[in-house]
Amino acid sequence: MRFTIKDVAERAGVSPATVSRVLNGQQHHIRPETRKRVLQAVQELGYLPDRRAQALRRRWTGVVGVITPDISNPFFSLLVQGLEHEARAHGYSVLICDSQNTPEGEDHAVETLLRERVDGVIVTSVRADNTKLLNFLRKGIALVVADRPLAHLDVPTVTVDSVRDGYRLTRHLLELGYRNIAFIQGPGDVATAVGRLEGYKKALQEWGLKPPERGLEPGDYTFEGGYKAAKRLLRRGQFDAIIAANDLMAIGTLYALRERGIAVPEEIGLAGFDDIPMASWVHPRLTTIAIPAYKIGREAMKLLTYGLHGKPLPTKLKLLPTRLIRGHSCKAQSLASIA
Amino acid sequence: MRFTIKDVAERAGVSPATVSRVLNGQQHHIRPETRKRVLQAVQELGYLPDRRAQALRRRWTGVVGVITPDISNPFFSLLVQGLEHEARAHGYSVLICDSQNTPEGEDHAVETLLRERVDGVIVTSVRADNTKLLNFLRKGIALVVADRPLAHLDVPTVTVDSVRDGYRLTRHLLELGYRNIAFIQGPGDVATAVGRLEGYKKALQEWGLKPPERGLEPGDYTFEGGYKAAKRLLRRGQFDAIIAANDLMAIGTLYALRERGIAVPEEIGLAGFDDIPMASWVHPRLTTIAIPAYKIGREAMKLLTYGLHGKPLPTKLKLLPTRLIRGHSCKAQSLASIA
DNA sequence: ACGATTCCCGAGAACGTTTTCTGAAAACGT
DNA sequence: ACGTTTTCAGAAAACGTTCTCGGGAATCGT
Repeated sequence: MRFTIKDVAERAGVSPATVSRVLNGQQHHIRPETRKRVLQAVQELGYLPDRRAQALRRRWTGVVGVITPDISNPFFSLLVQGLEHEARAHGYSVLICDSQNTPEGEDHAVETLLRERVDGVIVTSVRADNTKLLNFLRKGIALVVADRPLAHLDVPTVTVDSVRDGYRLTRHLLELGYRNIAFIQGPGDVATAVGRLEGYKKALQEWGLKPPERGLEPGDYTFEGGYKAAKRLLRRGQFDAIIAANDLMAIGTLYALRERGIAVPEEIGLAGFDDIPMASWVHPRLTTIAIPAYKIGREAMKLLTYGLHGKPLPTKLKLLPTRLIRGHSCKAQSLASIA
Repeated sequence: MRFTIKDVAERAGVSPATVSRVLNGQQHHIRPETRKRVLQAVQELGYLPDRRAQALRRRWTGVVGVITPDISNPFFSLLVQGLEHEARAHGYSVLICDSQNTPEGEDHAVETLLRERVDGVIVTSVRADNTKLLNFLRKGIALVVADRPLAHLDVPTVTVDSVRDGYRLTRHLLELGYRNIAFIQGPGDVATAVGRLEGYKKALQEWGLKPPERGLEPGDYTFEGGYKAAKRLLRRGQFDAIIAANDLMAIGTLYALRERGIAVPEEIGLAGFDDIPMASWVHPRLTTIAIPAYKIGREAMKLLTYGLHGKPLPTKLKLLPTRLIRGHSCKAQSLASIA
């Protein structure tokens, strides 16, 4: 019950070549009567060409690979969705590889995609740099980096300005009157996490402040990590606000605060980054910087298509705009408490 | 810079057949010295076999397809993750197709997977039945249904007993003293949604009750849908509890209630199904039935591997156990209010 | 009516693997 | 020392497509 182009040809009384021509619908001249017979045979047998054989003969697969740290993370699933929609619009399928937030997983993904001979790859790496990715370029496979810029790698990149975001959010809190702002960091080797921290420090500096004593906690971008980091923070000191390097950790923090019976924003302010859907579901609505995950995916894919068609890239580094969301998890501090 | 097996063979001074033999490591006898030369050449060139060519020649691809309604839905992303881990353990890769909750998307996915000549497919359909899925069986492609059983289709299935779940949750609320329980339904043609509703009705009946007047609202399993359905409910009547057919809608409902300043569980009880991660992040912690999404994915994949290896299936229908999570979104009603 | 185009379509060679078949060389048994 | 088995490795035929040739038939211009 597995039909090949030969079966179709036989049934239509033509050669395989003709079937191929009809199906690939070049403007090759085909007699209408022949075309009809072929299409009928295709229909009757329910024939669908074998993509693998096609890919072997033409020199491309029509597949782009995606390496993502964690597809169950709402930020990345949105990013992937954006990218997928764009890919489909260009006639490409998407092969998703979840690196499970580990370098080994990422290496495995790279290998898989090389084996599959994908035409292009969009990667959000778990590392600060990954020289294995160079293999794609070496083999002439288009590569675009999404969300997390890579060091030491001159590759087209779509992301946001994390330093600016960190700066802007921190400044917002400072303007509200917060002066004792703790920060829960993201993974140390992830560019967005590093940038946000840097922006935070920059803003404080501008106000003549420094990160509070014991006010910097390492984190890992997960809900669980945020929860634990918040507990460590609470054990150690007094802060009037906490910024988490992403919303997932901010929500984890919210959970920890609630456990302690600490009211947000009355007793402590809270903010994050990303504006994942949940950020607007929790109570109070999270103050955050909206990162356009869906758009990042879409733009990355757009950029990739240039590479796929051998066209020159319109830009090497695309920074998308972000938005400050003034939620209810921060509020203006009274002058008394500032003093 | 794209090497083939011929390049490797040449460099090692052997034939392509030998390279293939070394790499596929059958117990075929190969002189250690030859093997070493081949491996060295492979190493030096960074050669990775072309999966497409391999798939063409051997009669299988080593790829299983997944059709999922919405990968950005935490329930499904968990399910897919479980399935992916199991697949990898068996040496299979996973090709994910997001049907975007539409029948067209699903049809497209079916076609894609047929073209890709995947060895097997795991599907969670957006429809009550889908005869196109029969094409897989017709072409000798193993098929397993996950989470949502399909009508009129005799295919191995891994899911939970939704009627029992609906019954159990409703009964729990009844035992707490709720008597006026509204229900926000899931998509009308999805088996889990139908089952949960049925269980709900069954429990009410057992208590000599009926669904309250205007207490049944259609929904679509999304946060947004739950939010809107809840608003409609609140406009129409008075209820002492609301059950949503899944957690996402329950959280949407929570949001609507909060907007109205209605306290949960003091003024109204709330419950859902699934126990997605967020269910334990919201406040109050949701009362729900925990559906083991990850395990469903894993078991579905396990079942599929039997089909892939032509082994007889140990079971046609695998019902996984679920757990009632007594959250804080429901509480015992005072006798006064019962009366 | 006849050469020159144009239109259609089939033969057959790729694409990069695996696998069967075959045969030479080496190891073994007596 | 001789036949028999075993070990090793190459030649070549697949797998299902696409695509380049080339050639026969139809159409055109004159």
